[in-house]
Amino acid sequence: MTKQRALILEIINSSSDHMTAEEVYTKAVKLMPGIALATVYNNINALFNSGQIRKFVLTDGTAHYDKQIPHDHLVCEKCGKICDVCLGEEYSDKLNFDVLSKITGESVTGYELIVKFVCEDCKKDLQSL
Amino acid sequence: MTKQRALILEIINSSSDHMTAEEVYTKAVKLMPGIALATVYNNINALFNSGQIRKFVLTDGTAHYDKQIPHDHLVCEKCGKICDVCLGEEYSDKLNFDVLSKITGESVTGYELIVKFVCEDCKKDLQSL
DNA sequence: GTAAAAATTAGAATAATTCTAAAAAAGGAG
DNA sequence: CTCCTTTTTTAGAATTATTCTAATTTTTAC
Repeated sequence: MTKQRALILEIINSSSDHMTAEEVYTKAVKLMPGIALATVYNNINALFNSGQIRKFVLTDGTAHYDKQIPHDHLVCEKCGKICDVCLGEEYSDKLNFDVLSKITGESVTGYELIVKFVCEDCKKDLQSL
Repeated sequence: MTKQRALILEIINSSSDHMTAEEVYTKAVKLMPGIALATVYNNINALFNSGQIRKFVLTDGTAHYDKQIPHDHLVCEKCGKICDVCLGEEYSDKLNFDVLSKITGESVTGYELIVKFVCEDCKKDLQSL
């Protein structure tokens, strides 16, 4: 484990944002000046491929990285804001690997749920028109 | 509605594939030689923004377009193959706008569920190692 | 039929990501 | 610890998907 990889994992694990690769790089440079953008990409890929971080890509094409703790995402349709949502607590009996495996008849290894909504700010903006 | 847009909508609606923009373009050129790639992108975006087609982006960065009929997707973790799956039939009472709105406390306008699995072919490949 | 608005085209431009090759760092065996 | 091998990092070039631009054509509305 190189110190660059440890840093990048720590940045992603200790943030509640949903950073893009550029945003991870911006944080990394502050803590380790001289780190290369390619190193951030290399490590993000390595961490994702080994299951240590999560990745999801919005329909606007932006890739976001996130710590590996089960939770889902709300994405505002208007402004693109991303919020965490823990469907798990009330919902884990309905949406989980076993249930999905049973329904699909396949070996389900994971899932990614993105819920689209209109956030409060955007709702206000629409009303004031 | 231009004939280019009608063609692109027809290509997406009549396919059960999950085409990329390039793949839509390849099909479009055969039916309308001379159509520009930019036209395919323009129309895909217009159709997506007006809710006439669906878009989803895999973690490998590839954007795929699909007809607007409610269904979810299975994506093979090993080979990337995409299959349709109708969770709706047995599952629509568990996963729908109303349920998601109630749990999240937000105005839910849609959702995208991608279920990761290992397809039969890749399971065989793993066994034969 | 005509005028205004919108869409198409070809190619240039952009931006995110990957590739390349050389240098540096990490890890393992003795 | 030291040597050797493997992996990682780095800087910059290359690639690729997508968007932009400006001129032309088509569509729409009256």
